[in-house]
Order: sequence, then structure tokens, then C-alpha cells
Amino acid sequence: MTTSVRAGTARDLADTGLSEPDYEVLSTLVERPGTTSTLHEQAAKMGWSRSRLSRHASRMEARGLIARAPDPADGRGCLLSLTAAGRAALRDATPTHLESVRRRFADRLDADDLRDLLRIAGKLDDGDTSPVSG
Amino acid sequence: MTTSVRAGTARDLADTGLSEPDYEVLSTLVERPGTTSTLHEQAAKMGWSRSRLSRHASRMEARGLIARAPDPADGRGCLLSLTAAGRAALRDATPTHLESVRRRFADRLDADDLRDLLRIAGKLDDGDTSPVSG
DNA sequence: CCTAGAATGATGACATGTCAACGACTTCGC
DNA sequence: GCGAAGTCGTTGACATGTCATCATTCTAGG
Repeated sequence: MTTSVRAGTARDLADTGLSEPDYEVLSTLVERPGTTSTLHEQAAKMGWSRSRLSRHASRMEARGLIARAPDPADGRGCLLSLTAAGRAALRDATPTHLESVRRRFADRLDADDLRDLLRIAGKLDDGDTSPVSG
Repeated sequence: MTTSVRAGTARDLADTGLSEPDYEVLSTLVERPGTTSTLHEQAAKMGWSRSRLSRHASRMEARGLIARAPDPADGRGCLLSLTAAGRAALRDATPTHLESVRRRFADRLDADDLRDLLRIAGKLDDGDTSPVSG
């Protein structure tokens, strides 16, 4: 079911020229002061590995959606920031995406559904990540 | 939540040397007469694209888990079949995988949870796959 | 028989993601 | 200050998946 919903929203997003990871990066970055963030912080905020974000940032940088700059406060770090093109792409995609999510997800569930879903999610996400011992 | 459960079962499976796609292919193939199937049929049965299965079959073939042979009944087709190694890998992985799924999923949900989850899944999977129009 | 069109599986070009390094840099304890 | 240890972002090597396209081969209609 997750698959079905995601496939739908991803398809809708694709029409705007952004993938879901693109959208996540842009929408998380735009919430930052100066629409700028350290790669590390950004990755942490998104729950991504630094490696993953570094790779995706490279692709998005090549497409002109974001820019990289050295972090003046930490010689190891780099700052990611939205470009004008990135801001524009996000602005174009947001209404479509929100509408898509609403139509494919939110509108289909009532309050009971959401409550049950959260309850179940809580049980499944819970606790141990250790492998099967036997 | 799906992500969390899948990550866990994938990790458990990895300990047996198989990925989740590997396991899917092997477990679907073993149900076939002669543990053999056309790539096309196999893909349809699994809900995969031919392309995807072709690619994955190549990787699994390289690892000796399955074998390809020309289809005597259709010059375009090819037959995928389990090798002894593939059968052994599946035999080794199955108990671990079932235990893993049970522990990470089934054991955590009661009858009500399952009922609710199916109800919600039904609503989300439902119907239209068309893009957002406006 | 013969040809137009459909189906099959493979593949090039990419997008996405993981993991284990690595070099550069910072920090901590002394 | 200085060296050990940790952190940062990047990268090579791969696994996985998509899409469009291709050569083959099959099939249906004449």
C-alpha cells in the first residue's frame, strides 16, 4: 500500500521536474535561515546518511537547484543553499504535491483510520533492531 | 513504518547471503513445476517489469543461484530455473526469514491491528492512478 | 506463403542508495 | 602546542530500479 501511494505521488511530482528526494531536500532546506545548511545538519534533519545526501546534492547541484559553498566556520564542512532555480522549482511543485498527497492519502482516510494507522505504526517501529538470533 | 520493518527483515536476510529481491525470486520460482519459468511469466507473477527481472536474473545467474536457458517453445523467450545452489540458499534463508517477519511484524500486531491495517490498505490502494489534474 | 504488428528479453543511459574507505580538518587531553 | 581520536564530506565499487529502444521471434490476416 505504501508502494501504491508513493508511486502515485512520485508520478505527480515527476510532472513538475522533481523527484521525491529532490522535493524532500528542497522543502527541508527552504525552512532554514538563509535557506542554507551544513550538509551534515541537513542530512540529520532528513534522516539521510551524509553519503546519500552528498550524492544527491551533487546531482541537484548539477541541475542548478542548489549550490555548495565551503563552510567558513568549519574547514571540513560545506554549506548547501537553495538557488533561485531551486526556489522556483519548489514553488512550482509544492501545490501539486500537496494536492497529490491529499488526494492519494489524506482524503482517503478518516480520523479513525489515521488513529489506527498511527497506533500500528507505533507498534511496528518499536524497539529492537537486532537480527534474528536463531 | 514500512521502512523500519523492511530494513529489519532485509538486514536479517542479508545474514543469509540473500537480498529481499533475491528471496522473492527464489521463493516464487520454487513454487513452479520443475522450479522453472519463463522470464515473462515469472515477472508477471512477481509484479515486476521484464526489465527488472532480466537485470536481477543476470546478477543472480552470475552468483549461481539460478540458470537461464533458451525456451524451446518460444525462440524469443528464456527459461529461468533454480540451481542446486539456489535451492540450498532458499532452504537456508527461509526459516530465518519467516522468523524475522514474524518477530518484526506478525507478533507485534493483534487481530484488530491486522483488520484495521487491511481496511486502510484497501482505501489507499484503491482506484485511480491518474495524475493530479490541476 | 508473407508481411505488418505485437511480444520477448537484453541493454544503454541514468537515478538512486549502501558500504567502506579516504584525506582534510577539528577537538580533546595532556 | 601537540598528537590521538573523532568528524566532515567525498568517492569507488556495487546493488537496485526505471525508461526507451533494439534485434529476434511469433502471430494474425491476407
